Amino acid sequence: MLNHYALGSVEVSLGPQERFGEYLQSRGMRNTEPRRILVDRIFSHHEHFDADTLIEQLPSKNEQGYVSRATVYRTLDELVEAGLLRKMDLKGRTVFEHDYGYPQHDHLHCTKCDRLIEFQSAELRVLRDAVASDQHFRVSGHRFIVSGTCEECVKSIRRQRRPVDLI
Amino acid sequence: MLNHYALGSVEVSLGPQERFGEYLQSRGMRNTEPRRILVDRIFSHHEHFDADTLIEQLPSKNEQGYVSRATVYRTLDELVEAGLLRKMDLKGRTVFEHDYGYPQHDHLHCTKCDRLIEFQSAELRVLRDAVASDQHFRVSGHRFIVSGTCEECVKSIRRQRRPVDLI
DNA sequence: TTTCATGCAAAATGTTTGCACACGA
DNA sequence: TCGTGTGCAAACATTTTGCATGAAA
Repeated sequence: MLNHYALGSVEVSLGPQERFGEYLQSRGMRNTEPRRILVDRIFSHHEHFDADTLIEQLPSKNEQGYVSRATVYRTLDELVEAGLLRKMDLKGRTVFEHDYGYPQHDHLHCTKCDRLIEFQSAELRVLRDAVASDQHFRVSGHRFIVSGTCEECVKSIRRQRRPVDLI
Repeated sequence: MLNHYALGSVEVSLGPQERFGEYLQSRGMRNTEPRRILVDRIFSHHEHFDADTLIEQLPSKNEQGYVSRATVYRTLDELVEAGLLRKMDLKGRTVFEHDYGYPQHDHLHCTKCDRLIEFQSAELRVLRDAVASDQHFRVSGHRFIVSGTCEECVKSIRRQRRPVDLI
């Protein structure tokens, strides 16, 4: 049985590096070494990440490929502006995820293990637009995060409890 | 014509002050002057607010009714814990809203004027639960924020443009 | 060769904490 | 009285900024 909420993918003609290059050019900004390094690193994995995690993964000061903290923050903002990344506020943490070559989606957030599960729902968009039009509100986007406990964490909680229950 | 998405209200037998008093007592915590001052202030208006705005509205140091910054933060957390307030992360800002005597609802967020419009949708909850059950995810709550431009801001943008359009 | 971007350090922001004293139960 | 709550200041975590230097176009 096919999962109704599963994610597909989106056709893109350019890689992130080229896409960002185009964006920079169109704005008269420079395609610099630090920017290329960051795009490289960011689009080599698919996980959600925050600024600090990214910085930790980069070479440290005085090493080949080092990028300063300030530049990381500045570049992340540009990547969001360029539509390559999506930024979201998750209970205190600010996390980023790929938004280029990826379909629009929403999240289930497990508050036990902090995992993010993605899903798609066309109905959600229909609902959103109905509410908005009802209020004469012009929609530019949305954020829908369902919080709770993922399957694995529910299981592991049950495992912990079982011995006690049997006593 | 009745608005399908409008908010009703919820019957509550106790006022916020009494309700928080009960909560404190049930936990062996003390019903102190600063706590009463904060509950009073917070539940005298209905706007969404952040910690800083609240602090500004309070009497300043050496004045009658002053409450320290630390106590404000500590008490806000207690009020959330007690179910009197809801806390949400809105593009960097952390805002609070009343959650006692108020129905569950979601928001349209105008990114021009920062206004929050509340709405209710039972279908959203049905959709949420369907997605979650599909992933064997145990839901504890959700956050749905639709961003865009509110009716007034759309109008004022049009007003600004009209003279130009006519030339 | 002229901007624009970077690295650095300092500053700003928002929130939390340790501790001595004050106060509610 | 006893233990919790408060105010204060310092610590903290995260992000932003000013400025001199360095590197794209």
